Amino acid sequence: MELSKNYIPNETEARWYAHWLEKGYFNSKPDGREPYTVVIPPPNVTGVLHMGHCLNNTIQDILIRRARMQGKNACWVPGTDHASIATEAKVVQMLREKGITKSSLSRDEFLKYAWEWKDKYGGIILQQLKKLGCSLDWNRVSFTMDEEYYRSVIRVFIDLHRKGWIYRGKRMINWDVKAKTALSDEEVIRKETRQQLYHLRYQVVDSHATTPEYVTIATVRPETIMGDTAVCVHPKDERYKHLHGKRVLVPLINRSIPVITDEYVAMDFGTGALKVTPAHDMNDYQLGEKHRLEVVDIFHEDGTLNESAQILVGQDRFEARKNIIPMLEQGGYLVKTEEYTSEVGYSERTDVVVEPRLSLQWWVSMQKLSEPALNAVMEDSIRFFPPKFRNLYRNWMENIRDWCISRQLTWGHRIPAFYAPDGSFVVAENIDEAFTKFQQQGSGVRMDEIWQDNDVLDTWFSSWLWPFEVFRGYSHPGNKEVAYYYPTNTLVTAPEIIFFWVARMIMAGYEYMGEKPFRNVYFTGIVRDKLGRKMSKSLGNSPDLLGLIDQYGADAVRFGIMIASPAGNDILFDESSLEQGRNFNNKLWNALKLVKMWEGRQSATADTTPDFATDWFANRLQQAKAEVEEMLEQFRLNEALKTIYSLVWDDFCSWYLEWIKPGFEQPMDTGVYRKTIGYFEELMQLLHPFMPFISEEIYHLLNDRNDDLCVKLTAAPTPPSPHLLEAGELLKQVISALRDARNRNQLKPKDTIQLHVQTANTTGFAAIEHILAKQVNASSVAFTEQTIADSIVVAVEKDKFFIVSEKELDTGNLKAELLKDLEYQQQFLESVKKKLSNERFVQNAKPEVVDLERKKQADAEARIKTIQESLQNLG
RNA sequence: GGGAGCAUAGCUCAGCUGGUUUAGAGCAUCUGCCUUACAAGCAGAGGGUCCGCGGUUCGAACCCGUGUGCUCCCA
Repeated sequence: MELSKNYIPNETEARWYAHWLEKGYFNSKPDGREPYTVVIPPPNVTGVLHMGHCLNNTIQDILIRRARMQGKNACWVPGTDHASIATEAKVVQMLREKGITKSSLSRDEFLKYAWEWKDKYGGIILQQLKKLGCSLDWNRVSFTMDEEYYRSVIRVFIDLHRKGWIYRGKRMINWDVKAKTALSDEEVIRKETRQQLYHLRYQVVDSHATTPEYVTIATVRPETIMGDTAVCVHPKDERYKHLHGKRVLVPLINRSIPVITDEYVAMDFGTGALKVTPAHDMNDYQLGEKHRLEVVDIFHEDGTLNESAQILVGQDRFEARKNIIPMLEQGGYLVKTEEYTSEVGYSERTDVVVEPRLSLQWWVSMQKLSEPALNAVMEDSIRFFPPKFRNLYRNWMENIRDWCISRQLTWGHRIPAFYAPDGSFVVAENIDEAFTKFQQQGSGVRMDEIWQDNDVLDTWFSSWLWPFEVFRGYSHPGNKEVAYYYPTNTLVTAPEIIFFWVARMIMAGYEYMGEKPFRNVYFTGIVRDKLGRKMSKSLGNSPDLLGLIDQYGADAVRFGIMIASPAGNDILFDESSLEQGRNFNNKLWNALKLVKMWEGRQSATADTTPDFATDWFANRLQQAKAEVEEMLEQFRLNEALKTIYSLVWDDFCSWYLEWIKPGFEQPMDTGVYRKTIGYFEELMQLLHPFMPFISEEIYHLLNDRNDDLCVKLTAAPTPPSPHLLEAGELLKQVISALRDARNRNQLKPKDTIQLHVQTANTTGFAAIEHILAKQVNASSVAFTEQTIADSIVVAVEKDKFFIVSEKELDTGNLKAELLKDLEYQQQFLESVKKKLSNERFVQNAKPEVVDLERKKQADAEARIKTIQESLQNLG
């Protein structure tokens, strides 16, 4: 069979993924084996695959594939969340394109469109994960608005309300006065806006003063002064110290408000005095809470002024701003006006200026829920990787705030609260139950008067149930599946949602399952572009992932993203790492070609004398396997991949294959050949979780077989022989040193040399003589007990090598090199001697450490001697 | 304002329990090679004030304090 010049991934990848699916390798059912469970962090149903998903899902796939190859029952559950904000925005946009406004639709009509949209476009991302090679159990796709899941979310709400942990309370929200809806922070677009900063003076209330005194504040929103309930100054501001405890009058309406002090005020901004309008500014609201200020709301929901404003009632906020200025001017309150540019929030949907507004919202009290969740992480019952996130988690959990769970949207789980015309409400699963509850309370409300809350729940209020509800753990408590798969093993996610999601899943897990949702949490980094900017749609710096997979192959993409990705550190993504992945594919492919070339050139019988190269590689492989194993246990995935990469590229390709390569047109020893195939297989097995496609392909090309690498069980590594490993390292070192010497002396690769070896270990060198000769292009290798004249001398540890060549040697250059080395060695010896002459070191340090230093000394002394001899030899 | 983290080669980062570290890898750079698997390659090389200062220790890139710079999260 002819193998192509380079590896061509596309066809191979599609073929193997289809094969794995057909064999049902990814499907899991509870059985007698140990489970290994991962639930996917449900991607947003509107999402398309981006670099973050790529990293996150590659990691999960590595863990799952490894577990599968370890003989565990690996189960990776796919799914999506309904993403109320993002999806609703998409649906509204789609309707707009059809000329339909959301407000013209009933709730049910809108939801019908939303479901249509979801069925058509939702979950594209799941298909894309197949391209990446993700071994998800496709029989288990879940969605946070599946019928049963939906009901569970509602029941959890009811349960928490019954426990008294859900309540209604006021909160400042972003209000769109045109759409008459609340906006999430993500839907608010901040724009630099030119404004006027008005300096207004408020008269100080002081019955004793002969002339009126004023305090001047600066504001860009003069139309809100009627909502002012305090003026705030910095406690240390000397200019205003005399005003502490006094009151001032709001211009035009003459309401008396207190002067308060708070360090929040920036003394150097404006006049250093701040008007406080708790109903209409986020910061002022907090200040108001802190100082228990009155809240005066002066706006209707459409942004016009209401009766509380007393003046300009019925005017729009911007109209009022225009109109209040002459009034202030006339009254002598306007001190000056200056140009001012600052960021103002605009609605993403309607482009009107967002109005901060107080609104009644639903909240979850976090006190009781957070306690076991904090302990679980602090006591390492749930382990974080990297552990540095424990601090962050603790800090947040210890200062936890209540969770606002209502969203002024339609797409999502509708809040199960039912209201009577008198404003009273009950929480119930449906209207019939609600009616019954009203009756039980003795309310005379009629069924047709009851209405359900129009808002939906925060998407996280459904996804916090994810780790158990994908197994119906809440809807069917104690069922066989949840009993088997829960708690799950590892959650892989981004640190940015540690509070939104991770913490809350832990809370829900303990509250509803009485058990943690997962044992380990692996935090990935944030994928940034080369310049360190977060990848985002608006910046357009997120590469087209499917395009990259087409171009480089999924294995190369997986490699590229993993090799650059230490746990919990952000990664700066650069396409050059994909090139590295693609090159690695090619390296593997070419090694395969070389090995396949030998297939037909095998010797009739196998040579039974021990072969150094095969013995060494067998041991090197076991050593690396153990290292990889340990790194994976510690979630150091990128280091594990680096280890495999260098094992394949350096040890296998650059050293081993070169060592066993027969001479031109020579036969290949059949025993060596078979061992080599075996090693190659093991390498592919080790690599498989990281690069599943090419490893499976090569596994099948190495030999005809009926099994698949994907589900082949990995044997545990056996302890390697330290002696052989050392001998291998020595050989590499000698070859490199001799090649370096050749290079430095301008010997061309084709120029042959005669090599003389001076060593105490002649038997050791006899075993590797043929390798050595081949690797340094020596026509002969001889042992010697004397120094060889007119040669290049190379010392490696205690052995000396003399290179004799036909070419004229540049002795001046050689001498300079030797002198440089001599100086270095002498300095090194000095530092070691100094250490050893320090009595306290010899007394306090561990004996091994002291021995080590003694060995360093001996080696350095031997080397110095060799160098001095070499110098003499050069004359 | 509160919290967390980071600072090591030109770039991106490893360096785990302080002692095989006079500090490693990949990329980039330089030199020599189209050597029959691979130029998307091979063989080599150069490159460092481990952010500054102080301390602990026989010994510090690593621990402690402090300063500087940067990043993120919460408000």
